[in-house]
Amino acid sequence: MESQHVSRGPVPHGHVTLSQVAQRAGVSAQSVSNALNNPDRLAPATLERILATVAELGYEPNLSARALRNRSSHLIAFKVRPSRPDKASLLMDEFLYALNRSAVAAGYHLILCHAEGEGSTEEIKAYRDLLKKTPVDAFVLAETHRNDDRVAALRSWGVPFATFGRSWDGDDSLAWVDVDGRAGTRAATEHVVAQGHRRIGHVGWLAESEIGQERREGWLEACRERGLPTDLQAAVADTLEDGRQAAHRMLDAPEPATALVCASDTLALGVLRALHERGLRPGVEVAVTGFDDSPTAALVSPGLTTLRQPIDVVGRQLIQAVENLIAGDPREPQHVLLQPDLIVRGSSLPGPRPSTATP
Amino acid sequence: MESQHVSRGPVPHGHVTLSQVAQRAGVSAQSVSNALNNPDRLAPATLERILATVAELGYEPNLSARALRNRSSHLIAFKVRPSRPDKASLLMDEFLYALNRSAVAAGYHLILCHAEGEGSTEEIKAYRDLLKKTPVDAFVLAETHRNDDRVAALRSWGVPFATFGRSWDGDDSLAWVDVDGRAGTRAATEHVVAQGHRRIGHVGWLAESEIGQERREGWLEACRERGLPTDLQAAVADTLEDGRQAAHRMLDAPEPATALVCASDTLALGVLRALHERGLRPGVEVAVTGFDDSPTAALVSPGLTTLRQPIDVVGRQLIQAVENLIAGDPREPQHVLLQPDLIVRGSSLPGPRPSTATP
DNA sequence: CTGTTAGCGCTTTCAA
DNA sequence: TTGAAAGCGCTAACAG
Repeated sequence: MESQHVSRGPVPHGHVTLSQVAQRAGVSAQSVSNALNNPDRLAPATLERILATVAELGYEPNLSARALRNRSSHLIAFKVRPSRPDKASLLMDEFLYALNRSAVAAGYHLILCHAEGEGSTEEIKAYRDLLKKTPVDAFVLAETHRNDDRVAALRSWGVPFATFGRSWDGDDSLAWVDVDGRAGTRAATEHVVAQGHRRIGHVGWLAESEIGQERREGWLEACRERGLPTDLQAAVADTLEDGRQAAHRMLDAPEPATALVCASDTLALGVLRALHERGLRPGVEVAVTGFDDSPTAALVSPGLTTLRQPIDVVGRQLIQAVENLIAGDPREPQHVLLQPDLIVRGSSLPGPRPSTATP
Repeated sequence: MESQHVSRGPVPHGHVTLSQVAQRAGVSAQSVSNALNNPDRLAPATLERILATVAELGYEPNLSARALRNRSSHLIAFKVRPSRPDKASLLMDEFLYALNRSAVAAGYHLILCHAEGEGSTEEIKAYRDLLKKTPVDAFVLAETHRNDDRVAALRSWGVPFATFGRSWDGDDSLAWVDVDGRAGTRAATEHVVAQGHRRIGHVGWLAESEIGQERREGWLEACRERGLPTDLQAAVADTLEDGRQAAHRMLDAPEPATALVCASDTLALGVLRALHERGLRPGVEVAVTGFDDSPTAALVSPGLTTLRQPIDVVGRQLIQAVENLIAGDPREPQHVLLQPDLIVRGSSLPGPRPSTATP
């Protein structure tokens, strides 16, 4: 195979063009183009011959030329953000891999954006600059929030995009994929109830976080339904230290918590640190659960019970969503709410610590 | 600013082209192009006027057109790999951010590659397919090893590339950036020696790993120089479970280890689990050090002493290296060996546990 | 120092 | 059903 390089001098990267294929197949360039983009316009025999030649020469359409002509680069843009050192990796790693895998499977490539700092102004500027330079087919946004400027900007430019994070403004025209934090926290709460806990605290995020509120409500509902007290709760920033301090408060309460359901692995790890400082054994004296199944959760001892987001499905659905948008699918944009999986590890189990690690 | 949209109907993404700038500035398209690419060919006055117009209209050159013309896309390709769940995030997250930031600063964009599985055959195919579709300016490879097929392939295609990971074949024509694992492990060993330890084991990677060998040698040298025994060593795969088992072995030895220097955070976390199982306190009874400063290291209790790779510098240097290559810099390709920083946390300190978290 | 010409590889007209 | 012409936006090579 790959027999085209026959004494023609240094062919860079084996550049094969449409017209070379055409020449070889004895047809016009246009027919080759049609074979690839509008196969039904060709006679079956011609089509077959052209396709064979395409395969023989290993031809791949030049993206730049296509982009120039079609104003479509087959590129999907995504902004990577700095991983904060004090946080359990919010699975960006995994997410990016999943997103890219699906993008490539759909014939796209991921192009990365950069914006300094946290503000959306910088990010929007980065998007705009990129759009000026190249006709990006779609954007994928992560971590949406209420009144998200980025959503407004992209919409005003008419660029297709989908978000990892639901529309918090009740905006049905947004294509989004999200994970059900409420159901997840509820599952975690029910799990510790099943372990016999009745005094269950919640270490959650600040009230301005929509995600945090969702997760808090899952805990609230589960407790209320069972007539359990809900007075032990904290609304703090997502740092280890905040989790640690919240835990100390709830363990210093007149009627201390025996289980702490947290809004994130980071907070849960702070709780574990507090337990460590007090000489309390996770799972045995105090059950702890996190959220995200960050790599850390499986690596601490004992392992941290947490909620795993089906991140590969998220990636697939996001690509699916932008594909539909790009194709101009007239149907309502997709809204996909996925269920997280409760991963039970030692931090919430009173039983004897398993002597082998999680397989 | 941005006053160009004056009743001209729906201008998509504010498309401004070279000729529009030329028209507005009253010069030819070529002069605008020169203003941007060969400013010295223009009269200062003309240059200034053109640049002013460029700024006024917010013009950005179309990458596809440039790529088509120049065979240079201003794209740098990088393959993301799946993060393995049993590993402390190998800082890919951070690395990608750093690499992208530097790429963007240098006027490039990162485009992601995908290859299923671990084999380099798939990866090479992905590179090749990408090259057929678009004239990627350079590649960045991570995790090089001896006889790396990818290096051979890229070289045979004549594409510029740089690697995160040195040339293990003693190949001086390779541009690489790496972190000194030997010096790092040595620093960790010397640190535990300074804490009074004399019986120091090493939990390292299998012998086929060049990186692992480097790290092992740092420990070996430090011990030998001080006349300390080096009989406690393990060469295992990089998993939590392997680290755990190795730790148990070294603690079951007739003269058990009092300190364990590990080749990775993952292994160190396995060691911590073993200590946990035996009721030994990290730092107090047995000192433990890792390597990588993965997010997990700061989050476990006590914190894990480890070696931080200067990942932002790595990213910057890699981009620098490919920039030089792209520019056809005749000098020897860059070889950059960076020093990791020892981050001391509770896992190697016998002293009283600090009551507040690391700031 | 500045402008004209041509063409990178592709696909949307439109004609044959 | 197939082909010819034109042009997407840019820049290298040449004239002027």
